[in-house]
Amino acid sequence: MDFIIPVPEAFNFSHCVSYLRRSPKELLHVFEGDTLIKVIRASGHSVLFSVRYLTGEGIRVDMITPRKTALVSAVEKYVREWFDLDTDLRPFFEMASKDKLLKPLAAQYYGYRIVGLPDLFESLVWAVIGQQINLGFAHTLKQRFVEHFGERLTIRGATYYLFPEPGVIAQLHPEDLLTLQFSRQKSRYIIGLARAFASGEISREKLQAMEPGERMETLLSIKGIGSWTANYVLMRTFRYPEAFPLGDAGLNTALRRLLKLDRKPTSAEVQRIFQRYRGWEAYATLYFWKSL
DNA sequence: CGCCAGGTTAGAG
DNA sequence: CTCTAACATGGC
Repeated sequence: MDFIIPVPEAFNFSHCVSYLRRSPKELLHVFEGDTLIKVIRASGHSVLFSVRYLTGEGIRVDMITPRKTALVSAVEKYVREWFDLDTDLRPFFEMASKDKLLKPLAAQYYGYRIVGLPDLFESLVWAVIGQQINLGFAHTLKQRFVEHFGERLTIRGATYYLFPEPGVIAQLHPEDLLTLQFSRQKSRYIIGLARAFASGEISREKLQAMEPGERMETLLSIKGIGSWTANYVLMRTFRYPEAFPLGDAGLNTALRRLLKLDRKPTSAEVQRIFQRYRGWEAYATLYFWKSL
């Protein structure tokens, strides 16, 4: 059972996939050659599917198991969000082609899009894990977290993981995560997040229904979620093109190199540069990250 | 050993 | 409101 999702203008599957290949520690999807395989939860099922790119046609999705027609729309919706298929990036590239800093990046990585994180709990936890540590270590922590607490499926001899459920993490004590080398602070934040999701206090659906201002306020009211994390999540989960993780270490490093500074740029300098990307800050950030 | 890494918080001024 | 120490640990 398979179907094809047409892709929009200014879309490059390979560039998006290279992002998904950036860590060998990633357990939440698997590559078999050029085919990408993943499990998601939909309507109470663990749904295993694969995607690959067919030149001139689009993204081909194969339902592996269960092969139920009723689950097709959930998988299609997931893939659309995952690969950012519903954003018209033509205005961004038009703007980037006239910008000294972005032009070479936009040309080299044309069609690269923000790989989404449709699951809000996963998105928040991943952002918290990534706070203040290098990305390699962040991937190590996530790997341990998923291995220890995520649901595991074995199909035809291969193992696939789901991101841990809030209900499972909500029952942990900080010590359980300290053992995995999470800091006490991260442990508290993550368990707190899990409890808020498990109790229903926070959910993607609730935040989705809010006005942008209230959504931002709600995110910032959560312990462990500051401005950087809130913007990261608005970028990857809620797809705000104007989300802007100001202060991001990677963005600072990228700008430092591109501007040939002998120090990291100040927050004021970054803000001044980004004035010209107004409305597209998330994508400008994405391309600066890509330059690393 | 020192400093930085996809920061946030609580407390002081 | 702004500034700062503390938080923990890997990697260079």
